[in-house]
Amino acid sequence: MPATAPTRDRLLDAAERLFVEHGLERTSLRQITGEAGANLAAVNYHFGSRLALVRAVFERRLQPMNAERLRQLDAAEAAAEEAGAPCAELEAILRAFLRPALVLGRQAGGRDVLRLIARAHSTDNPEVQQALLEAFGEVARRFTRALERALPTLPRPEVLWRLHFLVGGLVQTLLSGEILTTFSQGACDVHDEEAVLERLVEYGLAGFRAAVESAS
Amino acid sequence: MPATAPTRDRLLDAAERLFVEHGLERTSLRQITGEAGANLAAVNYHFGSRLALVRAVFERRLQPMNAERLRQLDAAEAAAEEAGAPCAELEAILRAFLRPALVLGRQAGGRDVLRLIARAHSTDNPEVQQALLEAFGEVARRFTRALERALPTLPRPEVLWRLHFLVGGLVQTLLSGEILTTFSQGACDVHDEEAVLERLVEYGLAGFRAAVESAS
DNA sequence: GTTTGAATCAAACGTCCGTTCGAATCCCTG
DNA sequence: CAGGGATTCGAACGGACGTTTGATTCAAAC
Repeated sequence: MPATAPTRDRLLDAAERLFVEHGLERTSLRQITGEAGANLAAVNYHFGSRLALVRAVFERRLQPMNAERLRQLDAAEAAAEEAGAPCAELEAILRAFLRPALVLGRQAGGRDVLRLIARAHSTDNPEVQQALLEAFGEVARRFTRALERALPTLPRPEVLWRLHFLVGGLVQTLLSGEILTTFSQGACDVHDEEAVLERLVEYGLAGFRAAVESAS
Repeated sequence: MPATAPTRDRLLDAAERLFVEHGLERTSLRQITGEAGANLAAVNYHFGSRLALVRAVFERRLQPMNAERLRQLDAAEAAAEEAGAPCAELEAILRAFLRPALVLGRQAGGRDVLRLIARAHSTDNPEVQQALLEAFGEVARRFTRALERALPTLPRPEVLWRLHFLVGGLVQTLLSGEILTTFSQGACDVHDEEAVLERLVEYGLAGFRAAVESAS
């Protein structure tokens, strides 16, 4: 099947697989085109440059993930309105944010795609950073607003700080989860997405509900 | 002064500065030796290879940071024993873990060194990963044990999960803090280490104290 | 003053990289 | 079947990289 798929798609698949396996910077166009069974020049023909291919690889995965996040947030807000609540529940918001990121791996080719996305979060490549900011801007705005409504007594900067920490826990899991599994001798299984989700929700819920101590 | 310092040290300083500014993989030996005012061959003479230089750059910063973490943990446990408590306080443990990482930047050359360390946390370079595991193994073990004692009712895997999430918040701050500052239009200042520390402690304390819901 | 070992140096080596180009091929349309 | 735009192809380009080498400098030891 992949042998008959359009060259453009085969390039995206091959690039994604190799990026996950070897890292963004240590994957060459020669490896990618080799794996895809395409000519070396194909990348520049179909995408224009190596960077454009990288962006296309991310777009293909980020767009559905963030769309699903917004869809679940919409659903949570609609359910709250129907129940007569003034805004969505905190827990529902956290789940709408976390779950699409954690379960993306199942429907996509391999679950390791998540690691690629997480890695991009912490890239030091300014071009990739810019692309991510564009991809995540709306999600950040929508969820910040929902959290502010759900926690009306929490000042806005505190909401942002805690969302920031939540993302940290998520990214850390997607990124260094193997280390945790190793270190715990298997007691913490990062591949059980449901278990990870419950723990992140639990931890994040408590963190968001914490009272503000300092006034600095 | 730097002009008269030993070549080996000038190489370490230059490499660190450039790694922070341009990233590990996009910094060449020619840039490093150029900045250090040394010959291109100097790196291979003094360190043996580029990778060995990278490891030396990290070692120089990680060793004092982790030593300070253990020292503060020792102090917290000694204080608890003196006060007749069975173990160190949860908050003291969290502070011993977080503070050395956050304030390292002040005493070191530039605070951006922290970003380099955090970046290494999420590297996809297997060689750098291995070096980090060695550097952080003892810290992880010591703090896990202290946390287990402070939270005797929390199962060990849950302790590990929450420490993992805590590290995530820390790394995320060191790494993508600028994005948070930008997004919050200055309301969240990631360069105020004391404020960051208080917020991380607050968030982490609540997370660690959360009750276990699921039994999976 | 000569020897010796460490340190520095210029130069080159071989390799891999992303990109470009013109020719060859394919496939659809007329 | 002929034509033509889209696609693929082999080949080469120029450049950057880490490493190696052999000569050179230099300061301390004898």
